Amino acid sequence: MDETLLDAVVSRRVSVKKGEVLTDPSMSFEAVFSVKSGAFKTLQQVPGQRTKIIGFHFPGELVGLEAIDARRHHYTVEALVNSSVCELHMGKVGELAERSGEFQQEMILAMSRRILHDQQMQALLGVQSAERRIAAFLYSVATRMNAGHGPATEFRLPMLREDVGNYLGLAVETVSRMLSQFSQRGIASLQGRNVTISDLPALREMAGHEEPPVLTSPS
Amino acid sequence: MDETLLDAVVSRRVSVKKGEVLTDPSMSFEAVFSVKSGAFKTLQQVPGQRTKIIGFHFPGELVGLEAIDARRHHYTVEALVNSSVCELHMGKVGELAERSGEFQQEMILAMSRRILHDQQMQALLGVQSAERRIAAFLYSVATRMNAGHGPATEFRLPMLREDVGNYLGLAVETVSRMLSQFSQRGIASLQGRNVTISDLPALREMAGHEEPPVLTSPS
DNA sequence: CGAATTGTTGATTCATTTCAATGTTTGTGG
DNA sequence: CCACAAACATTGAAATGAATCAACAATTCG
Repeated sequence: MDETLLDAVVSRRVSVKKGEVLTDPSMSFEAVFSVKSGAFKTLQQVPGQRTKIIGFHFPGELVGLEAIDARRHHYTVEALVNSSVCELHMGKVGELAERSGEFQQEMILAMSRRILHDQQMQALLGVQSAERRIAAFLYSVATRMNAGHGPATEFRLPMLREDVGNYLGLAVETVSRMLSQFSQRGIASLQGRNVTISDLPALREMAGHEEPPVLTSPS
Repeated sequence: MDETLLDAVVSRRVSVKKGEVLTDPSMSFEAVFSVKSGAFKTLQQVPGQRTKIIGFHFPGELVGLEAIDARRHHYTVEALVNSSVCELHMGKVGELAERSGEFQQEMILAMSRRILHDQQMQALLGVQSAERRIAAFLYSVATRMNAGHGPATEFRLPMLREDVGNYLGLAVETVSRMLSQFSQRGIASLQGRNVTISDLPALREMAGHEEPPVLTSPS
């Protein structure tokens, strides 16, 4: 879905081990990355302040789009598990205009999708209750882990509880308690980082999503 | 800043009165809008749920970028005060590739800036304390109202307290109390919607921003 | 296997929401 | 331009949800 014409400018596939950094503000900006496998987190590191997680990235998603304009990376992007990415070289300043129209169009469409996605995440973060924030987060991860095939019902959370709390603006303990509660209520069982979503409609409901159209075969 | 080559495809200037709707999901997608004056809010309206505000837009900012990919509007955008916008026609499906390289490049750069901005907003929303969320919000509005000239110290808030609370995931009363507190502490006086920021460094500090480089003239 | 990291749970404190009442602004028509 | 009503904003008191502090359990990784 994110992999049409953009693949034409892909130079090489790079593997990034858990804990390794893909970009940080001290690195020169050369390329945008397309996640092929694994998962990443984006961190905002301000000296003298607690590091803030501002996003997670799954296969099919592009990382570093915010760096194109200023041609410098604003954030640190770190692999949560062993992962791989492809580089999309952006060339020198001004060279963008010389790329093929198709390439640029693909880029614009991908960025439009990303802006939609970011706005949805803002909707998620701007919600009052911890329960809803966590439900929406779980639902979002379930969906994104499963590139395009609807929400996965069984998967492994690539990030720590602490990361989830940091991202959502909640204490780790709150995340833990809510997840336990989801287990007890039969919505999703969590054993360590292994997630099994047992009541997807309930989770979706809590997350505040509309029911997806019911695909009933005509009688 | 957002007004270089993009202005070439601007067709007409439209004025939108307070409370009027610029886009909503039932309208066909034709164009992206560049805010020229005034202010807007973006709403996510899900039937049977409280309307969620997911963003505000000020002069120089582009509205509707998330609609380019699916070629449909996902949100309702409403004017908070009497405003004006310019339309940037996006043409038919696929026509994007035929636009000039410069146009497309401008578009990509503008979208990159927007993605950076949205990520900063996510950092804002993913913060624990109400105080910090409101401080960061105020600082953001002060900056964006004053297109490019640094944060304004005197301006009129275009949105309701309720809108602020809705956006930040806080009760209206909390917003009100915090703002009163900022007044008492001599950080910013608020009389109705009129804001005067009296201690900008303190506000920036609370908002969790780094000090901007001090511009001392060489001695 | 064992140490270190990560995760859970309980008790308490504190911040924020909620409910309720009152004050203030804004916009309208006389 | 003033008076008025409606919309919006503030404040207080009580209830609640989430943070913090602290101890312990489970998982991960070398």
